[in-house]
Amino acid sequence: MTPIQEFFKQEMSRRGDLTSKQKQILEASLTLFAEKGFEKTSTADIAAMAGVAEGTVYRHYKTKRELLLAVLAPLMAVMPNMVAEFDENTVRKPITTLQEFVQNLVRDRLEFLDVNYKEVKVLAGELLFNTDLRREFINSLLSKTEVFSDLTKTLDRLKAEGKVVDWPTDLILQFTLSTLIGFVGRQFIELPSELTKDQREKMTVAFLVKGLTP
Amino acid sequence: MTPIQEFFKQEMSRRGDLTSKQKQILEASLTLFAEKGFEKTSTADIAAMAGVAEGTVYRHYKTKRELLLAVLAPLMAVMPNMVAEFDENTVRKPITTLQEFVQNLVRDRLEFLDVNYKEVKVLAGELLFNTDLRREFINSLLSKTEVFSDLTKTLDRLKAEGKVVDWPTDLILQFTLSTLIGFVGRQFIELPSELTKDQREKMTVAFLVKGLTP
Amino acid sequence: MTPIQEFFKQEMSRRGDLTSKQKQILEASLTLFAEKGFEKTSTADIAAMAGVAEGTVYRHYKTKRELLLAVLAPLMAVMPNMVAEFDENTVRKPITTLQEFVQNLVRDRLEFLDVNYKEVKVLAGELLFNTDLRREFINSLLSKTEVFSDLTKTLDRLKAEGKVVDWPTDLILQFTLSTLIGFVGRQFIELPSELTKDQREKMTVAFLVKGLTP
Amino acid sequence: MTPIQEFFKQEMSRRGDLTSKQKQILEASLTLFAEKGFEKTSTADIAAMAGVAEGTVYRHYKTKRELLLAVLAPLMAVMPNMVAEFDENTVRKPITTLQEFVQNLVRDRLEFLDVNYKEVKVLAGELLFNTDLRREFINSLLSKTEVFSDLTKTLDRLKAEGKVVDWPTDLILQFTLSTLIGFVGRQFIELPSELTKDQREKMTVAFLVKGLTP
DNA sequence: AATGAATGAGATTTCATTCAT
DNA sequence: CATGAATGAAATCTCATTCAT
Repeated sequence: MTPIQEFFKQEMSRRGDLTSKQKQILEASLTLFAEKGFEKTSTADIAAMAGVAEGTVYRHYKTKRELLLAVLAPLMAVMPNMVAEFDENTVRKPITTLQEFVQNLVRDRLEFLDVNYKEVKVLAGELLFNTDLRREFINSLLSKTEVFSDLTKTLDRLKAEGKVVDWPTDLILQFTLSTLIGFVGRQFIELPSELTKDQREKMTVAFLVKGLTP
Repeated sequence: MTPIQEFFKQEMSRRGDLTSKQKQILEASLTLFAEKGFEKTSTADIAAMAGVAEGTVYRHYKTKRELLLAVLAPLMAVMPNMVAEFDENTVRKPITTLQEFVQNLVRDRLEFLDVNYKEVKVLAGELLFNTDLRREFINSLLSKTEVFSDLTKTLDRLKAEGKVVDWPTDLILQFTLSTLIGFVGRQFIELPSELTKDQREKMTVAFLVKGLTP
Repeated sequence: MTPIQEFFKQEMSRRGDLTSKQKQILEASLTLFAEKGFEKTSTADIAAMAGVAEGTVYRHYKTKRELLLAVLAPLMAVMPNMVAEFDENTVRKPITTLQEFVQNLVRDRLEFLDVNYKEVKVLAGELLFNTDLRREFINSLLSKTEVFSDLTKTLDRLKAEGKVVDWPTDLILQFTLSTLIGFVGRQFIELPSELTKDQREKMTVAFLVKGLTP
Repeated sequence: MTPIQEFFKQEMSRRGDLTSKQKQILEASLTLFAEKGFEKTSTADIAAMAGVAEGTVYRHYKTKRELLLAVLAPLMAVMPNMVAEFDENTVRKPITTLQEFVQNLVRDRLEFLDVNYKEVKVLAGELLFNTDLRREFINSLLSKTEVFSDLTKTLDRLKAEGKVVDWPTDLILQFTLSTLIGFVGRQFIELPSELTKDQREKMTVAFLVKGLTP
């Protein structure tokens, strides 16, 4: 399992105390929110899919919005790490080339986005129009990406060695993330392609490596 | 005005026959949909902001959803062009370098996204969960990007001249669009930056040019 | 019409702008609140009795509680006058004896309580447990009973002439009001009596006159 | 302890068999019913304040209404006595003057109303809208006030001696009770006063004595 | 065409009561 | 006995849509 997946698993396991009904409710909520969007999902829908009475939903979550937050909580906790963390320890040898850096990053994050597809979709829909949540999200993101994050350190080292273009770290991350999101987004809208996913992944790495080489 | 802007203006001007009330209604709808999302906007909100009775809204648009489509129509008509069209005629001399190509593309598209920010936001929110609209959008997009579009032709020429990496056109467009969307998205979430917008735009062009050079 | 009734009528007529549906809704609410109490009355009950859709109720009153306040508003506005006002002008000749004073007061107020029985009952039930409303009520009451009210002046004159016991005005009013409320309350609980209402009214006046004579 | 207090204590002590949990439940119910009213108090509130599971409440009382009745039972049993009983034995010498009569009555009943303030408030709220309970209450009241009650006998004696006005007993009691209730009600609504409670009590006695003297 | 009051279907939420543990 | 999760019926409230004026 990749590092980010690992983080997420831990975050989810903090829910170890959830009863089985609660898990069913969260599961159904996630699925329906991802499918139809939060607003168009009724609590009746959720209760039905969870195999639970509607009152039971409200016993566990005071409001529908609270249920949404419960669904998003683990993701909200982990997403900033997606941008900031880059644990070199999980790689056998230290990162010495941009190629290695990008390759590890892409593989790790892509798998995460792929596996947690539903959560990400729900979060995206929410961030689009919910100003408060967006602000909160950005703040936690900023606090994580600060100077001393692993990723910043690795990038700074590579910059110092002339192996990465000397642009601000946040811009480099912006380019990287955009490209990753584009990759996943493309799958989402189910555009056909003459290439396999693996081939596209390789080209994506190549694109990023070239684009970020000085 | 950039070519895409030009298209959009024409598209909008087809509304020339709209009464002023209709324009007010569309304007209010757009603003509110962009602000709170389609589902959370009530027709009462719209009528109030448009300074019109609720019944009047329904006189012009049979349902709320129809109003949404009316708001999105010009964008839906134009967006595929954003991906496919690349009018070399608007440039003094024909495109001979990747640098020129990317620079024109970026300038044109960025300004469009910037100016039509609200429409794009509403469309994004809608595409996220509305499968039908998404399918329709993708289809019109595919039909436009096909072999004979201006952009495809230009890219093919550059590829043939060894000035662009030999990847499928759709992948090149994916990388380009992702990067542009990342640029605009960054403004949307209002992340602070030590660079000016102009500087970021230059680096974005540089990133794309390097990334797409063979 | 007695003075207090007159006030109330005026207060109600400020509602002249109410549509007929609104009046039906208020009427039904008042009746049901008085019959079963506010909490036990459902908005479905109200809509049914008013011959109106449930949504219509909410079109006019944002919440059920707001409807209650609308029902109580004219009474809340008028009640303090019940305690404070004593318009000698409505009596042919000026009040010169305690007997006259009490008699006028009793007749006036009893009729009001009798006619506006439902409103008073609803208000009583609300004041019992609604601390906020109670405080508001008391404040408006205090502000009205202050030194310069007609009633205070009349009482002070009678005190100065040795025609009324020299107790604080508020205590005299307390005794009077209690006795009146007891009179009405007795009717409310439908206790049988060997006397006619007229006889009881006379004795009530006699009791007050004696009790308040120095 | 005054006679009425004594009665009440005995009535309460019939609950001697109650487990401590039951007592907690009754206690919490009483407090909450008095504070927010019966309808606005949820069984969850009660369970929480009693420090007991919600199921436990229902183990002891089949329905919420039964719980209300349990709370009111001792008061319902005693209230008629408040109106009817007047135990001369608790006074050293027999009552010979109206002054003595009223003074004893006032002191006794006022303290009771004061101490059992919560119960009375809950009962009042209930009698206001619950027709059945009201009827039951009145019936038990009538059956007690009948010809041979202590109070009736004492009053008849005083009337015969020309020491009390010759009005029907029930009217005399009405005036007395109203005045007492007004006294307590005034404390309830927390009207400020320039007099001490003792002074007001004295004036209340004086008012009643004068009002009831032939 | 325009209005805005009225509608009713459906959404969210509450809560007395039951029941398996 | 005690618990507290689960229930479901009913309450409050929202809102897209209709319609008489």
